[in-house]
Amino acid sequence: MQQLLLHLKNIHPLSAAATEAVEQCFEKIVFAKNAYLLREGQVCRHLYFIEEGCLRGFYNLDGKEITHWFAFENDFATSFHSFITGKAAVENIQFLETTTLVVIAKEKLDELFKRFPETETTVRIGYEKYYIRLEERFVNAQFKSAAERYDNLLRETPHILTRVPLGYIATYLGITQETLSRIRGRN
Amino acid sequence: MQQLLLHLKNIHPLSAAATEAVEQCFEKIVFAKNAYLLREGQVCRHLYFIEEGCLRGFYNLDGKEITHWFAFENDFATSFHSFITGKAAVENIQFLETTTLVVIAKEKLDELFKRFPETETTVRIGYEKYYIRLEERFVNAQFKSAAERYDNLLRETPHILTRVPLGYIATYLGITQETLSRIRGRN
DNA sequence: TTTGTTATTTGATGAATGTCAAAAACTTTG
DNA sequence: CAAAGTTTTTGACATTCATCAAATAACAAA
Repeated sequence: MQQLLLHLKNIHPLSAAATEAVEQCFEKIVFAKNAYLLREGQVCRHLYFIEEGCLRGFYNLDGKEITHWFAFENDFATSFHSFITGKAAVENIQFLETTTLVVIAKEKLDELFKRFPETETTVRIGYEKYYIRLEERFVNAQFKSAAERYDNLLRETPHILTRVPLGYIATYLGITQETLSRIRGRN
Repeated sequence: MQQLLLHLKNIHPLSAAATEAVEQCFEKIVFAKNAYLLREGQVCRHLYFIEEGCLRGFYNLDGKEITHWFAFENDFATSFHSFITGKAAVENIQFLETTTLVVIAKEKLDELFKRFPETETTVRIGYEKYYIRLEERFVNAQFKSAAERYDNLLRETPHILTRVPLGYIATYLGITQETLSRIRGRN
């Protein structure tokens, strides 16, 4: 829990009262490698913060699993569309390693926002960071070649490469495993 | 100004006091078609709300202009990365029609957040909507064919097609003008 | 170590899309 | 309306990347 609090305070100051409230709203959970945090069709009612481990979000596109995000230590994770709209998720969330997270239910989060506006500030700033990240990924996806996207991954988020099987990384980059292999060998 | 207030209240309730403060912080401006709201290299210190008209964000990639977003009536617009980080923008923002906007400076916005937490709630919820939109565009960009992306545009945002030259739409979809032309003719 | 299983690489081929050049259609202006 | 400019379409060809099939490599279990 200290890890979450530290992370939040890094984003925006948190009063003692708010800190305590946050602590009471989050709960610690541990999952095994390959377990599912969420399956498509379910509604995601929780927001997760990763203390240790990693996971991926993926969906099925004509029989193939398309991984579209990874999350690691000190990242937040959820099926965002489902979490916000309350609709069924189209994606699955699966653990790639044994993973420790802390979790808060949506209602608790909304309650926190009401009681402590500073927590909403923290989340607002958090959103800004995540939005900017997504913008970068979007521009990459739409306007860069497969090799450029790989080089970018290598430069910006090399930890992904060391902890995730190549097959997942390929779809994350929007290419096939074969193409990724060729790019890596540059042949 | 009524248009902005209505839009905000549609997102989240706004007290009379906050409404008045918002009204005092925003200012109305009008720009001519083809004028620039922002040029790359400048810092974008304002957030804009479009009352009437439309604009595009684009950047230069080896000599070509790549349009990566459009904004229309009741959309917010800014160079988000620059606005949030205070760094120089990599993009240009240009008007596609004579356009009426209302504008707020970043410091004023932050001040509003402090004085009226409800305004921050509004923005937080707004961010959620924009994030979800971007997620959809991202998945489209990375995992759908050119024709599918065009069909999607036709289905989801047909107004873009009626108000924007095809050349801009092509790069927005991440394809060349020629390919877009062929898709439209389906040959 | 052997065997089965999964992950990765390699090769041959084809489809989708880009590039460059030119033609045609449409717009604007005098 | 005609000329000039701009936007859109068409054609020929090149490139990137996907697909399918097979080979190899890495890993795990008996």
